[in-house]
Amino acid sequence: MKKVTIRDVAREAGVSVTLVSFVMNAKMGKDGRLDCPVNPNTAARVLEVAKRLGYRRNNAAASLRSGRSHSIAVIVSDLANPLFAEICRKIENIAYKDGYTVIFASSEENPDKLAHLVETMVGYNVEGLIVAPCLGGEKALERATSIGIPTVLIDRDLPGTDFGRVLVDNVDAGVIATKYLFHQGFGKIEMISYKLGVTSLTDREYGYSKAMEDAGLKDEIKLHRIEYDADLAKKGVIEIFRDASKRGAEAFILPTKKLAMYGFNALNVLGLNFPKNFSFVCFDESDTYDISKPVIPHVVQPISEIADKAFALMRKMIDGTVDQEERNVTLKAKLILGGRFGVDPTEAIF
Amino acid sequence: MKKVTIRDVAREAGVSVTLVSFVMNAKMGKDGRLDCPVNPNTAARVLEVAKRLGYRRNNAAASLRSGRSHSIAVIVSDLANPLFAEICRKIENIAYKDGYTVIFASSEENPDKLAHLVETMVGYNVEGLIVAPCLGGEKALERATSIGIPTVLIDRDLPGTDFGRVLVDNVDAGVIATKYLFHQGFGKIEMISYKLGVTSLTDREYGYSKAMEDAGLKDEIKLHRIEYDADLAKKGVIEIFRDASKRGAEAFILPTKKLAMYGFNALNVLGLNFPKNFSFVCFDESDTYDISKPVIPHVVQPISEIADKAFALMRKMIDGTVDQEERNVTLKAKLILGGRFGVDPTEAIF
DNA sequence: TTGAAAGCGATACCAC
DNA sequence: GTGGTATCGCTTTCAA
Repeated sequence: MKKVTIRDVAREAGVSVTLVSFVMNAKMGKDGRLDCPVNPNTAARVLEVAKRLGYRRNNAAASLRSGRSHSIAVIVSDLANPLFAEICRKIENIAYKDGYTVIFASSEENPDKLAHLVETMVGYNVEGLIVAPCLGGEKALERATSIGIPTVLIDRDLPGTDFGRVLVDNVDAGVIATKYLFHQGFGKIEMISYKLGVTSLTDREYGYSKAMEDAGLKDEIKLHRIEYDADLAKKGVIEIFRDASKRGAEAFILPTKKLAMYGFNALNVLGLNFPKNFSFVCFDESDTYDISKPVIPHVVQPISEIADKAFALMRKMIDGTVDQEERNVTLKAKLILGGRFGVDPTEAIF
Repeated sequence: MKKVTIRDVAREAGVSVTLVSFVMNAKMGKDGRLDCPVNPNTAARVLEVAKRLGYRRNNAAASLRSGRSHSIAVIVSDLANPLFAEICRKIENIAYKDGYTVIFASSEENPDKLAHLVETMVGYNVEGLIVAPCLGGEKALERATSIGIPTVLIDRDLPGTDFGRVLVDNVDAGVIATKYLFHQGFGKIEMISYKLGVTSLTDREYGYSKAMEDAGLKDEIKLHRIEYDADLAKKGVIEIFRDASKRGAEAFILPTKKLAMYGFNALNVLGLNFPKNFSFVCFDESDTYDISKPVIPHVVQPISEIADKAFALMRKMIDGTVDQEERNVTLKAKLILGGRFGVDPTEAIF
């Protein structure tokens, strides 16, 4: 309950507060000795006293004086989205090892909430920001930049901005999904997407359209854009599937996990069956993909790599040691054919 | 880039820093006026200047001086576990509205990491802790308590400790699952659990055993405990299922989502089928449960309520306005029979 | 209503 | 190697 300060330690150890500060901040050198300009014996005594008294650094004070907080913020649209949850966990892990504390938050696809969150994070003196931005988030984030807080975009791009980015080539992801269906012999391929307008989706849409066009199937392109709201989306997919057989649709690309679930639901509701009535290529990861028979082909993002590169880039930006070209990282998505369970996953056939 | 301090605002507005501090900390009264001992005109002027200059409070300084941080920490075993991700998101949301910042972290079922995390959080002056503890986490958490940081346990209990708790009645959950299978006419019911030893699981195990015993099926109790490691667990379930038909097993209780997935995988690998070969009652939520035909009965926890009550309890503990009896909240799990998709969920039949 | 001044606990700078 | 001391930006008495 009592607070032990650096002064208490100094008094008890018979040294100055300066020395205590030095010792408490010294990193372990590789020789097992502290690398700081302090007599090893003195250092040992300070360490011993600090431990005995139960000294703990007051980060608020350190942060106030030094201007550094050793914390970063990660803002995604929804912490409970498994994709983001996974990324967050990875980032937290990496950051932790690097001595950084991470503050997470969800913007809920709301630019106003994003702006508010950025203000909060700025108030917390975070040293960097990793953000999966919602539509219209430019302004909120530029505020952070203007204050000198480096920002790295993940998952979605904000075109025309100068943030760091670690993105997945979603155009390519759309192409891969479409081409796989070509390989399966399908031509009447449709895609169901949201009206959301985030680049992760619009790029997948573009990849689909492009692949169709390149295959001479421009007239077969059918891109449905439904509402993001869960209930409306669910109904929307049912509507789309209802008449799909009539118009000869053979396969659907469902570019998010949720859309895939709405797809399976629609099958159930309409008494249809995968793969008898329609074939699918889905996105992200889901137990359902793996457990289905046959296993559902799906395009996944390199989650670990996203987390790694995003944190590394942000660190470099904080340290100011980043080249312009390093600021734009693009990773490739992969088509997964085998399930995670039972059989070993087979990677993309391209 | 420049930092605007309370002093700059004071100078520019021609008032003292005290007044600026008052104004910046004033809450809006219900009459739309700021409730602070400041002349409304002065306040308005200060507000205007603060906005014009782009003033932002330095939390480190405020926290150092006031001793309050307006932040809390949530530590779960795995941020990417959907159950925890959902809880975290809810807590973050509630806390945010209440002016609290949340720091999340994963203990990875490791008491040493938990201890380290607690130290970190203490260093950040968090005002409270919400923790889903791993086995052996008592000591780490008692450290927080000894420093005066209120701690609330969720999901798992640490028996014999004096923390606040918001738990689910997992014994009851185990009973419900078992009884439902009785209703279906099954008696040869087995359960597959982990060797982990966390109370959420051991309580479910006890509920199962108790229900079996009460039904006069004591001799039919078959409780398998497998390794937590994913590969070993996967193989373990396959082994258990392999000979299950021979020994007449009719149904399995799979008390976590992951165990359920291993179950479905084992069915696939062995060429078995739900519900032809075995019936299941699973736990938590999964798209797979809803999309399966028939829909898989599963026991869910009241996630929103857990988040609500945990935060509320922690707040009360921070404020010191909590009765002893309020410190132990127990919520009920529910059996879900209908799927989330298509059909409306039917609640427990008990 | 308003303001002066005393810290909160660390770090950074400069002397020794 | 070591120590004195001036801050960092804010909240908080206490007086006026």
